[in-house]
Amino acid sequence: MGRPPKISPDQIISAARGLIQEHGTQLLSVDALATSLGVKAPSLYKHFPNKAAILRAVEDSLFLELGDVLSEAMATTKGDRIAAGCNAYRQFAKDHQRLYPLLFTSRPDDEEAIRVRLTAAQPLIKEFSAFGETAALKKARVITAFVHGFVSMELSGAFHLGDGVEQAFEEGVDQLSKTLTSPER
Amino acid sequence: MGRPPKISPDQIISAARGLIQEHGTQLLSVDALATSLGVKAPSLYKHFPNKAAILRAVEDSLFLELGDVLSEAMATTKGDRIAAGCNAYRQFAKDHQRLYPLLFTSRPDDEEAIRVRLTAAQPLIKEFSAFGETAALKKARVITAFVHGFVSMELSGAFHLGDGVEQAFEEGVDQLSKTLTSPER
DNA sequence: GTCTATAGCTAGATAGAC
DNA sequence: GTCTATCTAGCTATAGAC
Repeated sequence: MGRPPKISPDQIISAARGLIQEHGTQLLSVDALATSLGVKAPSLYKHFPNKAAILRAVEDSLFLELGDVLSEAMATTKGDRIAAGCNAYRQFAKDHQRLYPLLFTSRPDDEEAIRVRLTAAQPLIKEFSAFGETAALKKARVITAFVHGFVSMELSGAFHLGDGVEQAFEEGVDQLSKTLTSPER
Repeated sequence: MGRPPKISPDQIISAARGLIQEHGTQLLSVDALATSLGVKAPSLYKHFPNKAAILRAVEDSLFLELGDVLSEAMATTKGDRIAAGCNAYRQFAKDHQRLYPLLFTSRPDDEEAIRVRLTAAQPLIKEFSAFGETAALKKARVITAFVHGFVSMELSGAFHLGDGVEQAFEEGVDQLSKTLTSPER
């Protein structure tokens, strides 16, 4: 009869997220992760087959949370829902500076990975659904590309001059939101 | 009297670029780099203090090349210079799939790093100079964010559904180029 | 400036007892 | 399911001869 489990997969994912957010993905070792959970490294291999699987689970949990954050923000705003979604996305990225890049490093390699990503994007695609499925996807891609690109540059320090960063974000969101929601030419 | 040098810093950078583009940054080891140049690992330390310095030099060389590509494309086009720059940027990223992410991973940490980045962005900023320095910078940030975000998502496989990716890029570039070049409200 | 040799470290993962 | 112990593998970087 085995011992009662001291840790669960969810606890492992949560602890991994904490360590990555604190020290960066590069510095996450299986040993450090186990120690932070009060357990030895080999124990983790009873819950995940290897380190890659843990990182993958972290990735999925991030996409799920992002989807929730977006749909919540867009559902509750009294103003422009697109802008609300963009602002929430940016805030999510800033709240998860070191975790955020994980969302765009590994290529989705199975059906489940694609499903998770699509679910996260759903609130935005739905916003454009009046234009038809193809156009909605296209519009969602355009606005997502801008917002992701902006926060990606922001987080990596590409906007080194500082001044005017807020205005640039607002202008981009404003103009894209405006042109994307107006009827097709 | 020492032996004649078999390798130069430029050769090291070039070889490093080749290996990264082939196998990815993670798999670039000092030993593999040296071997590909026909020397032993310790020799590289006569040209660069450590591995980080080599990667930094690779990064700088990429920014320089990107700046050249942009200014060349924008200078020679007969159509929309903004669109030409965006297309050239995207092509550059596709031609350097594994190298491109390097441009947005490390934070610029000294004056030279910032200078290199600003130089690469100059062709685009210049395009908006008629609006004044502040507005030009803002507009350049908006269009760069979109293009970077788009290719970043493209390279990471975020557009898994495939169809309509070209149209999404064209639409984004088209609409941003149009609104950014029209007079401020 | 290149070489041989090696230090010194860190990492992911497994075997087998309990 | 957790533990101790260990394996294997890889890496950056340095010392010192030529």
